[in-house]
Amino acid sequence: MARPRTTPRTVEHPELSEVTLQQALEALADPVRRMVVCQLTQAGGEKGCGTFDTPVSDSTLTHHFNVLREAGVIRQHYRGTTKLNSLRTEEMEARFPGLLPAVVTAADAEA
Amino acid sequence: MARPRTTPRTVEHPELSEVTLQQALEALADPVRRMVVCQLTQAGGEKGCGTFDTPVSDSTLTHHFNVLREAGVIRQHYRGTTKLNSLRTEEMEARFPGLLPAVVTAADAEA
DNA sequence: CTGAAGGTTCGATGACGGTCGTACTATGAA
DNA sequence: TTCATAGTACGACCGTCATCGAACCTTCAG
Repeated sequence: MARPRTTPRTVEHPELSEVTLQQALEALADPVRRMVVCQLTQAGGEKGCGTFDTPVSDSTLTHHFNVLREAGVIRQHYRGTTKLNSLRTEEMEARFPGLLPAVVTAADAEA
Repeated sequence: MARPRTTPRTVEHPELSEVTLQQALEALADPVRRMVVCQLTQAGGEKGCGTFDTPVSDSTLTHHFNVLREAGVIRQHYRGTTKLNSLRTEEMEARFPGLLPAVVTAADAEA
């Protein structure tokens, strides 16, 4: 009944129609962010921020998640203290047909 | 008969197998370079360096052509004083399937 | 030979972005 | 209430890159 002491944590997501190709390509042009995308693809669903294998610090990783979210690549929401991430696969496909699959395929092939 | 006073101008091109996804994405992530790629797609063949419509200076444009060439996106060769550019479409498709078409399609759709 | 057109090279500059550590907030468990 | 966990915000640092102008090189036409 009681309102929480503070507002629940929410996350802003852009409409894919508002996202530019420039944003999408810049987002995907960073190796750490591609790691995130690939691991998310492999997971096949949601994945907590802390469960990614990357070579950077937590605060840097937060930055990368923000970039990916603002580029429309991922969706984020809280569950308790955990922040869950998932790919906006269908929306990305509608906005930039073939782009995400091409990048993920090439990235996987390289690794 | 006489040998030219100086060696003819040649241009070095990487094998696509030596090009990384990182290079390709960085090359395509710049708006001026995407203009070049799109205008080259529209031309459907070769196009002289001076015939591109971009907002930057000649020397900057030279830089962008170098980046695109080293990323395996374009091929360049001289004819007289003119340098001709063409897309390495098939090779790019073999190395990064779907990537170039996806970017060009999205770029054209945005414009 | 001379001039002009087409590109390149070089150095400087300025902006942007990835990185980190530290301090902080929010949530849930004890 | 207290503590631990998960992640964020902020500021600083630093390297990289897009950009330019000026000087230069190469080729072809007179």
